[in-house]
Amino acid sequence: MLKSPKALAETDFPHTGNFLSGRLRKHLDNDDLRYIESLVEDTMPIASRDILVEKGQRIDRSAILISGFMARTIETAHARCIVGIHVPGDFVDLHGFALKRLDHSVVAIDDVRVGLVEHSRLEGVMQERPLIARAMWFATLLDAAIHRKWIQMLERCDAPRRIAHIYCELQTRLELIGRANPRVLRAPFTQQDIADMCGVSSIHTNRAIGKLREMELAEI
Amino acid sequence: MLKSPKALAETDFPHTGNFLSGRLRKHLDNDDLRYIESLVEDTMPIASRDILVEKGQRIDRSAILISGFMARTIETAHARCIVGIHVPGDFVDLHGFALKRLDHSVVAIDDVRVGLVEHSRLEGVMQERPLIARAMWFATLLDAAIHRKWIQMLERCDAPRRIAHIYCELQTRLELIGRANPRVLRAPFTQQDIADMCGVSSIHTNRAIGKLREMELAEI
DNA sequence: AACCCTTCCTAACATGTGTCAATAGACGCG
DNA sequence: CGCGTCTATTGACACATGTTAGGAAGGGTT
Repeated sequence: MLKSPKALAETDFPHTGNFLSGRLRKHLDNDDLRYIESLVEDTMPIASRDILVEKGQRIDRSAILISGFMARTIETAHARCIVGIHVPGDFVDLHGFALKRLDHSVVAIDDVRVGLVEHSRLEGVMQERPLIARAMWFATLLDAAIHRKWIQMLERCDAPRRIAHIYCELQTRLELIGRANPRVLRAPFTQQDIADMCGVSSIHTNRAIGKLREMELAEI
Repeated sequence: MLKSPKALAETDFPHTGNFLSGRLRKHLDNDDLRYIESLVEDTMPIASRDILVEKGQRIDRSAILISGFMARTIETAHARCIVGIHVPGDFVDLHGFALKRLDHSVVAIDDVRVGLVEHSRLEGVMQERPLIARAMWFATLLDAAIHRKWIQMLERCDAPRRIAHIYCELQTRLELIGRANPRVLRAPFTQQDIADMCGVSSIHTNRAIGKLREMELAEI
């Protein structure tokens, strides 16, 4: 549990030696990236399906996803909505730093590992490193843009296209962090997971996947 | 066109004398709000249906909505998606300050007036007034949370419920800025507009509105 | 082995929604 | 005034999707 971020970096991101490989990197230099790494005091494994933070909860630290996939979910009486996906390198609940209370939960899709950063340390960053503060703002703006793409997809696409959108998004985001396989995309989603992202029933998701297979656009 | 923000404030927000009445207010004191007001060098009327900023455009200033409604839209070959609504007090394209390029357009729903702020001045704010910088970040996080609510609505609701969601959101946001009428909500949307927000055809929107009328939940 | 449990898959029917066609009212414009 | 345009409205039909039910394959446990 107290494995150093440094050691972890080498096991999880051997090609970079830098587990903060996500979207922040493009806008920061190496010094800044090392500085962010140094904020992570602790890492934590989370088992598949477990909840990292629950909707409504007050939090005083945020998490960076190191390996595996997580999802933003909003539970309702009868159903679970997935309103976004996280890939390694994402600050999964950075908005909780500013808002203090989360409007959704963050759950592990498969077995994942996260790095934890105290909000008190982020406060320091905001004051001492305006560039990093800016990059964190930038990262949340990207989240919003991804959300808007989802809204567009949900407003205009039928089920097969929605699934295609999600897999394309995932592939693109994995490419961005140098973890994409150009031939296949390994994603540990169940059909129920995909259904909850697409806003359709799991039965219909199955039909839609069948259609993608028929058209030879995908083998799942 | 060069009407002073001050004069404008009195005509548009007589109850506050402060046209920056939006979501920023709760987190800033009066000094800070006056400071933001002072950033607005110019205001501009925009006719109904006109585009303020187009998707993909590079911009060097952002706009605060002073009166009227605007929408975030993403145009596709055959259709227009509305991915969000703006009410007075909103910074309608603040994300353009950080991202430089917009992922969507911003159009006027009815005749509106906006105040313009140069990005170069915002840069100054970021450095000199960390509290205001923080509030601007906060505002974009709220946008993201509203987007997530839309995703949830699109994933789980049928057409009548989607319409209800949008009207409830609008009422809540108008209450937040002290512009809500507790008995009626005056919104200048055409049924086509509502259709584009809900992701259904305008014909079906009409059916859905009929259903809301039948259930005596709404008179539109 | 037998027994769970989860996931994937299929069929049948009901409901939601899109599309096409047509009409009626409101409005601006000549 | 008549005209065209935009918007709201309705009906008929086709397609997309939800719901219910059930079966098949795999993995874990006793």
